Amino acid sequence: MGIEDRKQREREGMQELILDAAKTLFVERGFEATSMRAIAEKIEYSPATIYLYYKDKNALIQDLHSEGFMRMNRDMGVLQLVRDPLERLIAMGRAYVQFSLENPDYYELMFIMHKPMQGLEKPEEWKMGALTFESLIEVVKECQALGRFVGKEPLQLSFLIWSCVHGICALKCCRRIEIIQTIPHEVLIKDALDYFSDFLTRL
Amino acid sequence: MGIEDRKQREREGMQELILDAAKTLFVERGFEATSMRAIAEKIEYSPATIYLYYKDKNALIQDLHSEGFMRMNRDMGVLQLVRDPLERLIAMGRAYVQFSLENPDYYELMFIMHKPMQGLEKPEEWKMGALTFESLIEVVKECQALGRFVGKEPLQLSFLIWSCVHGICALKCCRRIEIIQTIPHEVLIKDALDYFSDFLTRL
DNA sequence: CAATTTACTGAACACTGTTCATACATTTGT
DNA sequence: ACAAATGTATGAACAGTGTTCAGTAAATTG
Repeated sequence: MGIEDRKQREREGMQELILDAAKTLFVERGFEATSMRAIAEKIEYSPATIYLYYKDKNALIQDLHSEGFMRMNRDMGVLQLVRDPLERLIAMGRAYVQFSLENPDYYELMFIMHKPMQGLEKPEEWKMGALTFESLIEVVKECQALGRFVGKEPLQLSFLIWSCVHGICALKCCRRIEIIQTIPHEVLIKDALDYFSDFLTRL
Repeated sequence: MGIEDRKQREREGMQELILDAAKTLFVERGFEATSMRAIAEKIEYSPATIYLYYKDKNALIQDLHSEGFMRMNRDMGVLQLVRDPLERLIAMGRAYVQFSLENPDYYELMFIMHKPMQGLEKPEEWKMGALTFESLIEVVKECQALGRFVGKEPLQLSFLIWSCVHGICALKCCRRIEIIQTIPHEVLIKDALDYFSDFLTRL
C-alpha cells in the first residue's frame, strides 16, 4: 500500500525537520541553552508535537550523535585508499583532528558530552564509534607487520594514539588550550600534529 | 575591632559550609543534577541565602574550580624533588592521570566542563592552571638541556604531552573508553601510560 | 531603650522538560 | 456518502530549575 509508505515518508520528513532545527539551534546557542520550546517555535509546531517523533531531548541528541559518526566515517573513508599503513595512520590522526575543528559541536556530542552516553547501553548506535576504533587497531597491526611498534600491544597502543589526538581536540574544544596565549592555536595544533607524526614515524 | 573580624570569620564559615555541601552533592549526583534548592536544604537555609554569599551557581563552580587546582598543585608539588628531569616529567604525567582517576569530579570541572570557563576572562583564578603548564614546559626544557627532544619547540612539545595525558583522562572521564570492553580499563590506562613513558624515554 | 544596619526568608518570576485530555483531520468500513 | 475509528496536533498543566526582591526578624549601634 502506497499510503503507508507516504505516512512513513511524512514521518521521516517531520523527524528530519525537527532534527535540522535542533542542530541549527544547538550550533548557534549551544546545547543546554536550546530548549524544546525554541525548537518547536523554529519549526512552527507546538512543543508537544516534538514528543510524537522523539521520545525526549536525549533521543534528539542521540540521533545527532549517530549522525556525527556517519559524517566522520564518511570523511575518513577515503583514507582507506592510502597504501602505506603508517602514512594512513598519520592521515587518520590529522583527519580526526580536522573533523573536530570543522565540527566542534558534533565532536563534543560524540566524544565529550555525558548526555548521549547515559541510557545508551546498547552499542547499536555506539557501534559506529567502535568500528572506527577497530580500523585504528587494524592500521596499527599493519604497521607492526611492517616492523614498526615492536613489542607493543596493538589495542593499548591504539588507545594511546587515540588519547593523543583526542587530547588535542578536547583541549581545543573545551577551550583549555586558551591558557596558552603566546602563539596562535592553529599553529600550536599544527605543530603538535607534526611532532605526533614525527614520533610515530620514529618508533 | 574584633567584632568585624568575627563577622568576616562567620562569613567565610558560611561560604565554606555552602561550598562543602555543594561539593558533596556535586560528587554524589553530578553537576547539573544538583539544584540550588538541594544545596540550601542540605545546609538548612533558604535558597535565597546562598545568593548572599555566592553571586550565582557559576560562582560556586568557579570556587571549586580553583580548589581543584590547589589540590592538584599540592599533590604534584612533591615531584619537584625528583632530580632527573625525564623521571620527573614521567612522574608528572602519572600523577596527573592519577589525580583525574581519584578526583574525576574535580577533573571534569578543571578541564572539561564549559561552565567554569565562561565569564572567567580573568586568568586570576585560571592562572593556577597556567602555572602548572609552565612547570611542564620547564621540565621539558630541562630534558632538552640534557640532550633529549632535540629540535623540538618546548611549548609545542609540552602541549602534545599534555594532550596525551589529558586524552587518557578525558576518554575515561567522559566514558568513551567504554567502547573498549576486551580488557579492564585500569590495565588499559596503566599500559598506555607505560608506553607513553617508554616513548618519552626513547626520544 | 530607640534607631539603624545586617541576615535571612517566602513568595514570586521566567524559564525548563514532559505529559495528557481535548480537538481536529484523515483514513477506514459499511 | 456517511459514520466509526484511527492518527496527528495542541493548550494547559505539572513539577522542576536559577534567580530576584520586598519584607521580616535579629544583631549592632548611638
